[in-house]
Amino acid sequence: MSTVVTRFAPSPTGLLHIGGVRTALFSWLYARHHGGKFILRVEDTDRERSTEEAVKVILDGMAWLGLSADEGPYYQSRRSNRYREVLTQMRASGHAYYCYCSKAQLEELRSRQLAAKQKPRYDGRCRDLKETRAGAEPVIRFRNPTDGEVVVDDQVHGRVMFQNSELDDLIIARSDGTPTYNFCVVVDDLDMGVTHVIRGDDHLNNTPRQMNMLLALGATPPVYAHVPMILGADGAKLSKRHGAVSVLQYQEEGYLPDALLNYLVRMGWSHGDQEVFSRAEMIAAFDIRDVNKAASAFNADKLLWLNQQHMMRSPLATLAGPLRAQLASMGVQTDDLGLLEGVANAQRERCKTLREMAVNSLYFFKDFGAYETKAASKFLNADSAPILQQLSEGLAGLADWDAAAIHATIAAVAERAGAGLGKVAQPLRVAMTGGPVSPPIDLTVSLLGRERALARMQRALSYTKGPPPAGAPGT
RNA sequence: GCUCCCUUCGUCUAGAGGCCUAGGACACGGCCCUCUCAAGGCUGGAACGCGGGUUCGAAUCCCGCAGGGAGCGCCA
Repeated sequence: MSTVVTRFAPSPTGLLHIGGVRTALFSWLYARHHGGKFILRVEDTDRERSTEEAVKVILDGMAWLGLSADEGPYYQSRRSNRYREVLTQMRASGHAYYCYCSKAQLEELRSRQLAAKQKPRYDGRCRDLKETRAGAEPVIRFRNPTDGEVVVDDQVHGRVMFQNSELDDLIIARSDGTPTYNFCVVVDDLDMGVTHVIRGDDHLNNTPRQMNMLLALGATPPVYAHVPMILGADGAKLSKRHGAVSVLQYQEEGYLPDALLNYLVRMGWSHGDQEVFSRAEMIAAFDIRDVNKAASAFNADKLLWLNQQHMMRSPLATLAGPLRAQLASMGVQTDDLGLLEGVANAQRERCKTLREMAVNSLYFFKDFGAYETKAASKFLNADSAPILQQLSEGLAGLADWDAAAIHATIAAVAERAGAGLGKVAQPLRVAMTGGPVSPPIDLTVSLLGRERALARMQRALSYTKGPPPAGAPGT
């Protein structure tokens, strides 16, 4: 049985964004589904444009998402010797040759072709040069077949044919001797035993050239799958101006990695009517052959919805850590895991992100400032004072501080006042949280803990007796 | 300009000739539930780019057109 080997090969010239992540995800899923191997390879042959920061985002991003590699990361910048070796071999076998054309000459050729409305391409004038020129610094070109055709049996596009006559002899090594992208990819995929190349469909046009080189090296080309790209929310190509942000920004904004992955896998792929997938479900159901051909636009609302769906389904333990981190970024430190999980449990179906959860849960972790003006005037006034008083007494006398007991107290007060639960819950809610919105009030009170809840009752009670002078600090 | 790719609701998609009065999801509107906010349930509006074929029958097959994208670099 042949083992599947896939790879993700980003170039660290820009920050890893969701487009790259989706490609990585498909490769990873395919390998996992088939029990194969997933390789991470950093294509940093362009030393000018590659940055340390971009490499770090790739590594950190993949780690955060849990897209674990079985091999790598490999760095092309450390494989120069191997490339040189293959270059020599290809020249010896006649599959590659020195080209002495200057950039100026090439530019002249190019503009002449463009003027004649022809496809710009190298005309092969150095193809059959007999001798090497001393002192010159030639590039090395691949001797592409001049006739026949190349058939790409693409897993998502089907059979795509290219005429060799449309291809020219591409440069595989610069005049300084360094190898170029298309060549490195070929050598790497060959050396690393990659069986399935899953990449963006902007590479479909490169594929016949790469296959020809592989053939020249006596290798069997891998299976190719060119996946469509992801567009910005406005339907335009994803770019810095159109929402192309580092994948790590989603972590900062409070998204769960599984939710992001779930969102991304559904772009260009589906499994019946299922929308929410766990990692295991994705792995079990994914097949690269089910991937669509058309590009898809990013939709932030759906990501938000999915994030909430995942928060609602996650074990509380996986929510506590990120929630604590969000709180910390707001200056609230806590190590109370029990409280964090309790709050996450109470809030997860009313928040779209962990950041939103943190923002809406601050009153659980520290005292709030002033009451919200509107809520206070509506619910903390002379009318509600008697109710708050009874609530205060009832709660203070509770033997067990749990939601059920608290609920009973609230119900009893409402009953005695001949009022609906709402008449009691809202004043209590404002007293506890400073505002009119929170999880179920009994749960909220129990989470706050006896001491804190009772103190806030007192604060509310004194507030109803007369608001403090304007500008007075709240507690 | 040349080559290659793509085209179902606003968005993500189902759809492999009759199961389509084109299904689901997000978003939006209405209703229900309800201590607030949510979550949840029900419900409404909303799409096969255009034109020719093939066929008893086409969103599905063929051809053309239009629109969009990619490649054509000593970038990756």
